[in-house]
Amino acid sequence: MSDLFPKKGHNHDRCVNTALAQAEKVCADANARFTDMRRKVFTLIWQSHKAVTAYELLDALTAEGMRVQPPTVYRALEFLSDLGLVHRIESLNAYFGCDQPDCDHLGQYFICTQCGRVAEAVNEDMSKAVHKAAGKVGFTIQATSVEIKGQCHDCATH
Amino acid sequence: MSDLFPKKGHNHDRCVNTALAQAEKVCADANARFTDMRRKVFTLIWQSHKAVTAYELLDALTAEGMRVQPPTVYRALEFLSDLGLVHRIESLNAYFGCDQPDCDHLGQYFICTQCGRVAEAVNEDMSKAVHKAAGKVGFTIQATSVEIKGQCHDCATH
DNA sequence: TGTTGAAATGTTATAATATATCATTTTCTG
DNA sequence: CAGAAAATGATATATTATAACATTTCAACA
Repeated sequence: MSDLFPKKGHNHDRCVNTALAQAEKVCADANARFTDMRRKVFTLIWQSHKAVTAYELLDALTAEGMRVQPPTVYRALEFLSDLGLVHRIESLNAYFGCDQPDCDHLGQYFICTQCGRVAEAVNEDMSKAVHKAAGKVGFTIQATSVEIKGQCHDCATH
Repeated sequence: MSDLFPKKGHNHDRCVNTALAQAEKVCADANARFTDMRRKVFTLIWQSHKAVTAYELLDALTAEGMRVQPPTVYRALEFLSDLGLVHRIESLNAYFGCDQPDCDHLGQYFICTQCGRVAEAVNEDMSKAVHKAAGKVGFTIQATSVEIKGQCHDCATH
């Protein structure tokens, strides 16, 4: 069985550093400014592989002594979402960090309801099936969201 | 091209009556009470093929002179959702009536961003692809939501 | 290098969505 | 009919999100 969710005890600093490096590059390529606030929010999101809500981020920022209001957080989230650096999980009203921001294939999000972690996977077969179904009924796709809730392998076996 | 969204000018009373008959049956089979309030909310949802929010329903009930509070609407929605009579569109915080409540295959929702209508379709290929991907990574699926936004054929061609 | 205009953030207020809790009413069952 | 269970009413509040305007930052360029 292939891995999808990171192993317990993995080197998470590496995840964060990779994500930051990718984000730098994506922003540079897009001529977009990766400001302190945006970097801060991005880093907070990457503190775990779980999806976090805007108000959890707000609380985290406040806990660090920053006087931040909701719009600030939502703006950072919008910026990061627009560049594909984070994704919103509609069914959770929460956000998590994308580990393959360059990839624009139709993805799916696996959400573990037990540990809260989210993993993203590209699924060509699913993508094809969705586009085929859309084609059949003359539907022009603008955006697709596939959210799969259940138990990750770690949680199911421990 | 097959139809998915109902034609303009279709006999909508027929949609409503069919849906009501199906709902009666589903409730009876589940030994669940299709009370006046639940029927009212269900009927309101079926006033169109669009997804409607809880507060739009609340406003509609109020407009008819009923003194209804949010919990009443949310309770009716929960009841109807649990029985599969309506579905929640996570990305819209809105609900629409299911026209095939008996079917428990993994479905997908096409959401027209122009006319607001929602159509549900069963997609075996997509379902297989999702389950296959889950199996590969040892993920146990509890629930799946596939929301596809774009333009329906009517809106794209008129 | 100082000016300026656009972008980003700060600030205040409020809108929109959702649920917890307890009281009352209705319905079912014995 | 009594009592229990289910449904709804009512009140309050939690959670999520955005509108609108003020201020600050920063990069481009005269």
